[in-house]
Amino acid sequence: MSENSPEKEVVVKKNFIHQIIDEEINEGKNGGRVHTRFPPEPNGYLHIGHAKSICLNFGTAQKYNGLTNLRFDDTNPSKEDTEYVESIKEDVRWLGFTWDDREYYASDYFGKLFEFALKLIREGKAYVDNQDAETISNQKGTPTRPGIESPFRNRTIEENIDLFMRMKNGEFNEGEKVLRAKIDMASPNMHMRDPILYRIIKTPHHRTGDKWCVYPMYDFAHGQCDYWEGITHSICTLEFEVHRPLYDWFIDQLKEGDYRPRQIEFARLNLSYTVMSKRKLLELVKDHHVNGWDDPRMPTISGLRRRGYTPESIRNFSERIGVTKVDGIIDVALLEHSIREDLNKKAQRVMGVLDPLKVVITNYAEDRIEEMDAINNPENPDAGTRKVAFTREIYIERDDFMEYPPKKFYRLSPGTEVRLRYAYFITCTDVVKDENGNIIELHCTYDPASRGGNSPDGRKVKATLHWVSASENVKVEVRLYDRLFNDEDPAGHKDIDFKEFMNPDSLKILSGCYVEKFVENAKALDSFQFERLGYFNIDPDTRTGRLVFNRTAQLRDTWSKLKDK
RNA sequence: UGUCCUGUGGUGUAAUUGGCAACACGUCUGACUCUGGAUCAGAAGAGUCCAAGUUCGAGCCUUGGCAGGACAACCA
Repeated sequence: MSENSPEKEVVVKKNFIHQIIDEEINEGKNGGRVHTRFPPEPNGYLHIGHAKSICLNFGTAQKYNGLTNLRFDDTNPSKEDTEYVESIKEDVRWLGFTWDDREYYASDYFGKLFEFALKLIREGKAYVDNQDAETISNQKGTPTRPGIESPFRNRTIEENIDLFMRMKNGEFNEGEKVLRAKIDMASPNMHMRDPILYRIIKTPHHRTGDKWCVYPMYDFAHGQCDYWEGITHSICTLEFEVHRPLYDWFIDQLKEGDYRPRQIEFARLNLSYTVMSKRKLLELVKDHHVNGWDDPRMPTISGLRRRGYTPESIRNFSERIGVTKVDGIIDVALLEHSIREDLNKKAQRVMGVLDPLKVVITNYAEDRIEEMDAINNPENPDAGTRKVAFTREIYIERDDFMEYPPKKFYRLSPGTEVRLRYAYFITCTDVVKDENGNIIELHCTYDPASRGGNSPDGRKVKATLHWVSASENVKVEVRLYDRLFNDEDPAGHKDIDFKEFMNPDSLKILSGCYVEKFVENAKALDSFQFERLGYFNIDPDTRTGRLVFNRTAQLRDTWSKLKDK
């Protein structure tokens, strides 16, 4: 942002991680270097919670003139795929961050990790266990009861090396043998009770193919990768807090100089009226409750992008919510505020009618077409003006008219005068109904002297309505989105499935909407403000001759609040 | 009957490291306006989980409680 920019910067408050870093820099730890990493597993699409982590990791490095690596945590071939690698890279880039050539994969380190495991075996700190998963699990004890040692715990080093090599060579089946660290089966921390280091998986890996059939566990890979990459701050979410002693144990076995990476945990993002776990999002996709990972109702980055959210709005949002160790739920209203704030500054204004009601201006010539001047963006004078065609027959929004208006309604009703934005004052003279009493059209008269929207006699009107010419327009489809769930915390109910709270009206498709011709050549993802309604962008589903708009967010609407009282 | 983490307005974060609770969103007024938008001005809303203690003074320190969360995958 340039120095002379009048725009408000979101105030960056110092979070607890930055405080830790400041202290470390004072102590001269790691030479004052800051190097972070964003480490997704390529087994699904990124969501707004990941965006928080991305902004934290890349943002922290930027703040301290450090670097951030992109590292794929691909230690489990049975869950991962290159499709996800590509979508993750696209999303991180779209958010505005770059990792230059520092794109790493845990699988890059399979060789070094194997050597490290061998070293632990030689030092008597790891052993091969023949027992099956259930037996090992039973021996592990419970959080309140210590575990018992495996009968294979004290094999000789030679035997362990031999067995581990044979595991690697594919001589055993999945589940037959694992490599475990020899730490402490009585530790109060479950993760220190001889954790599994390697397991046998015979599914081909998306990068290394069938070169390997033994794969390191997360705990045995993550910290070591951090170490080898020179990461100084390994920022992860709260559930890894209890893994930290193990993270440090491995680093102790590996460490040679003074440098050491530090794991710091923060609270993951929870948003009201949505779910955030990959498992639940996957369920919504698989069971067709939504139309894919990039459904505009999804909290995925691809969904938000398609919905019309901008990278800036998501970055501002991430900054605003802060970083702490307190588990909470952020109000989606804050996310919505972030996108409105951004689009208000940037979006091209346009008039569009979603629920059209025809208005005939009886004293306006039939063949006449006038080009009215309209402002493209009142927040940005440089955006200039455009022409909007005005004709005898136009459409207005159906709920901008009421035959019997309540007290505070000051839009159109029989006998009242309103302004058509950028056009004329009109007065309603007749309400035309069908045989069932439904209003099918309105007859109005216009005041020719009010051209442009002001009357020379200084007469005031209380309302300004948006409108679209009935002949000079583009007919479009508009998709209205609402929250996916009606409950603030759909996943927070013990005995009720989160899907019970799904909002049946989260998607409404309107096919008979009219927008001024200006949008005719808009491209996918272009954003507009439909005046008085909200922000809408072009959905990628759009094909030539058939524009499809997504509603990104509604404008704040004082009338709808009054109406409900 | 364990270990670790966390408790500040409705929500999310702050509080110069002990000096009398601030900011944002939301809510409610009012002004202005050719968007009932934006903008501007203002208001309400917490006495910081509880209790005791140290201190002239505690959201920050001490002790003891209470509440919530994480941990028992050959997932990450």
